[in-house]
Amino acid sequence: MEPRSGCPINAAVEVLGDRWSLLVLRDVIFGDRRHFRALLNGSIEGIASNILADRLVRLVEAGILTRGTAARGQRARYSLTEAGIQTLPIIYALGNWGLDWLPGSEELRSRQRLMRDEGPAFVEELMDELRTRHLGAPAKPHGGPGPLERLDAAHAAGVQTEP
Amino acid sequence: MEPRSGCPINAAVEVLGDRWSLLVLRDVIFGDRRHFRALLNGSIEGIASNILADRLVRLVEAGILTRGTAARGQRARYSLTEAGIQTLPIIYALGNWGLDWLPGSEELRSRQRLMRDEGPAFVEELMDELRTRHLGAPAKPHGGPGPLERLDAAHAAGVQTEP
DNA sequence: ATATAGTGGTTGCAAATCGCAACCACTATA
DNA sequence: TATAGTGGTTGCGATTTGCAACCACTATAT
Repeated sequence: MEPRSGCPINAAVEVLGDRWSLLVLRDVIFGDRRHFRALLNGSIEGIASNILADRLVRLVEAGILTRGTAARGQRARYSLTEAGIQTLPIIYALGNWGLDWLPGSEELRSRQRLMRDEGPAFVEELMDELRTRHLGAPAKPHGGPGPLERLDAAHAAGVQTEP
Repeated sequence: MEPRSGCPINAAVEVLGDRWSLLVLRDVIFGDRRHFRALLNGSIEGIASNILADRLVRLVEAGILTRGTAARGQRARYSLTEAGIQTLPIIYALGNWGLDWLPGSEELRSRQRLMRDEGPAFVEELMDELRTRHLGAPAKPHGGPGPLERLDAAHAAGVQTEP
């Protein structure tokens, strides 16, 4: 498909601007869901299997995911590319906006609030962790739990960050 | 409509996740298009009038725009709310990603590049300018041209920022 | 007063997309 | 040999998209 215009905002909207693509990426990034069934059954919004299949094809075509077929069995494993990892600031901005201006469940809002409270460095830190998980980059040395682990801990505990 | 989940990312996607809403906002923000015809005729992607009408209704319902009817004549003037102004970081993140990972025309890419090169403070500065234009907030004192003026100048000249 | 251009849209309709439900081939395990 | 799990596909009705034409009103020019 040829783009409707040469504007980079439009180009991004043509790839990511629908009701499911960014949610699939959210689940890959924050939920570490790498397989079809994990994305299908784990989707709190209840994505349909044909829609998920279509979005996975599109995201691979767009260079956001890669589809690695494991040797034995037909289990397809999806991984983020660098382009996919760099959608995180978009998802972060969307989440912050939703947190400020739209209703939601406190349980799910806490994760976004923690992420914001950790400051912009957290996004970079999480992107680095995704690079080691999805691209096989060497893990950066750091003490204590990684960013995803901290998010999960906050979510599990329903923690609100103290001022 | 009830949301599909309580996740703030999903909530934002439900409001902004389609192929036109963010482009309308882009034209309001960067093109200062405040009227129906200006948005319709100025759209480089060629939005249809019924789609534009629908999106304007939805954006008003979502609290992103307000529809002010001028006294004489029926010219409807659309203004950003604070929630609308705060979609700028989303659009900024999308544009940066499109700039890095998708093709586009050099002419339209220059604007996004300038915006990024000015650093994160530029987004805040532009949001302040939008507050004076759309919300009637008092203008902040500053020497030299405002952010929108600088963007337009860069666009007109096809300028690339020097290192 | 009458015509012309511009405003903010609405209406019809065909094509594409969405999304529910059922189904399928294959693999791994019991 | 059955059962569960994998990664999907197929059918099909409902919804959304988007092109084109049209409409009522206002402002301006003749």
